[in-house]
Amino acid sequence: MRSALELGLCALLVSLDGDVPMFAVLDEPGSGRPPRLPSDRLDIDGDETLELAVRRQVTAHLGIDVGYVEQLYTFGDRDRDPRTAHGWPRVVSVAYLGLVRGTPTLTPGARWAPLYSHLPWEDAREGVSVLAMQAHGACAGSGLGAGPRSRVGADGHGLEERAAISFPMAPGKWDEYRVLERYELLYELGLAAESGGAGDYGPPLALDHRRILASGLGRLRGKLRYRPVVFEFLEETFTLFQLQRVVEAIAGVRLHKQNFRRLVERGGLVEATGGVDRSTGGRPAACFRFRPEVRFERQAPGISIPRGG
Amino acid sequence: MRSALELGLCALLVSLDGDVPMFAVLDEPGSGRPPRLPSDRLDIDGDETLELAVRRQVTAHLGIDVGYVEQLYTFGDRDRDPRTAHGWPRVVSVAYLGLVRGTPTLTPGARWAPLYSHLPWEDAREGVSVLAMQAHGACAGSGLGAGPRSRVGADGHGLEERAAISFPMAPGKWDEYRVLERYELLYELGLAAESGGAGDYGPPLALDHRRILASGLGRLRGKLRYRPVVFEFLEETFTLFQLQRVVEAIAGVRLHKQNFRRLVERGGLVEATGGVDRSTGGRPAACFRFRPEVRFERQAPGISIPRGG
DNA sequence: GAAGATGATGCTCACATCGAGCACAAGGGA
DNA sequence: TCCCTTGTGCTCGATGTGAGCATCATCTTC
Repeated sequence: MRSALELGLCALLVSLDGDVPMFAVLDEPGSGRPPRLPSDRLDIDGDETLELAVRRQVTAHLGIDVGYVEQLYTFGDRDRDPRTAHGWPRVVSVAYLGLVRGTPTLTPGARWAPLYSHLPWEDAREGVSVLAMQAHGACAGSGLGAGPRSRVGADGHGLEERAAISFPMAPGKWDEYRVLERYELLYELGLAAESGGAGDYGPPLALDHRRILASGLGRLRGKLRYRPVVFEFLEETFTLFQLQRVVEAIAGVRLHKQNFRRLVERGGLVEATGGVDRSTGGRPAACFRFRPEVRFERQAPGISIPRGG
Repeated sequence: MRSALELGLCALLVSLDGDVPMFAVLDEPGSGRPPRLPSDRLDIDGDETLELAVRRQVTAHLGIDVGYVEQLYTFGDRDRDPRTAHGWPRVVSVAYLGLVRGTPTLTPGARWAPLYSHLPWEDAREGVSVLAMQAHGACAGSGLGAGPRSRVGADGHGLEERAAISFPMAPGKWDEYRVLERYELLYELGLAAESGGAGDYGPPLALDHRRILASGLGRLRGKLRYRPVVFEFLEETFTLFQLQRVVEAIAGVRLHKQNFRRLVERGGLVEATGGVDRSTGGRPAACFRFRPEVRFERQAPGISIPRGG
């Protein structure tokens, strides 16, 4: 019997509800299965490009159009779908990241889920989470350290050493970009629900979709630095503090208000509209809009992240 | 008739011959076709993961083993292989980047080709090349500027504006990371041989393989910053100037010797072996070796690139 | 053996960037 | 009015970066 191959496309759509990052999932009520990312097969004849295929599928599955889209990663492990071992075709999936403004209503069966509920250790806005501390400890205490019994990761590091980088104990050492590394470490340690973990490291998603979620969050955080992606989440005009809240939500880190302000203004990313927003509580805030021209003036028109609250 | 799908894997193997970056190509002598990157189908039953599939293929096609491997991008446009329009299966290719130390002998039919011969404008070690200047000029003079007739890229920019970022005229503004952007700009302008160009912008490769080459070079340059990938190209021990030559070769830019030295030593990336190399001509150079432990000490154990010669 | 060439190495200086904090401005509510 | 809240401007020191001068240790040449 000749095995079959299928090319899947998988969409991670991220949006923002206030300062809560969300992503679109599909439920299968009553099945007891975890939620999954919207995904479907490539239409070999119809879909001109992979990106267009994703856009088509998003419209079909969720009933919305998506603006910014970029390719994330292609997942093709033979055992990524357990059914493949039982005669199902092997599914290679190309994952895409898309950004959506606001949280528009989705087709029934689909909903926006809070992103950090599935990656709870990634939200370090109120300080590096207890979970992250536990993860560090679980590593060191797992007896899987640098000794001869230790399992060794792709880089040839012991788990304990990898934990020291991924889940640093020293305050201020938290690296918000190592999202995928952290998830994979938890997975290998058997702490993630997908790998048999009973600990409270967040509810699982179907198949390897939580890995895709981690990839996407890492990519998005990295992208902040050198592309003006934040504005995909914001309205036409906004206050600098709203902008800051969005960056903080994505980066999962608190920022220093005055420095953030300095950075954004110096970079020429935004220009004042002249209007003010009185709904802030204290002194009215000046309104700004994004300046598309920055892209021709600066090499990295993103928001490099000034640490500290 | 139901159309068929094929999953291809494509390997971009980069190595270094002295200070000349090379990559592995396969020739089809007598066919008149341009050289191509080693690529092959996924073995649906045999290949456990995509990465292992690439390793298997590299061994089969080139007769060598490869150390560092990472996924680059997945190419799936319907028209990427012109044969698809004539009944051939649609081929979606996952491209991988691999790094090889030295230039080991390859299987007959394969050879190492100088990377910059196919992307000549990317080697700015002797100053930003005349080609890059021409490219800038070709854009501005193409009548495809910001006017109503202008074609518009993915970001919504006119070609002229994109040229200003990709091929900057101001000295010191050259951004060595925008490799892919530059190639795509030349492609869209019809200057690349693949898009009908007669200008001397380097010989083409098969299909979209030059795009893959550009992706890979861009990724490699980016990776230098935050991962110690340079050492994949170096012997066990080396002098700091040899290290610098390797970084320069990849980045395509000349560096300031003393600052490079300061950076590498301060970063703790290397440690002195105590030995010296007398073959340099002048004062003997101290020999160094890579310190694998940096990965646990520094967040970004790479070589950020200090400009200027 | 001395002079000069060549490349390695150490150091300084000006300047930009960044983290952190003080102080004040401009509004609202008690 | 006082006080609380948020926005905004500015300063200061620590650190990083681009650029250049000076010296050192070897080889080559005269």
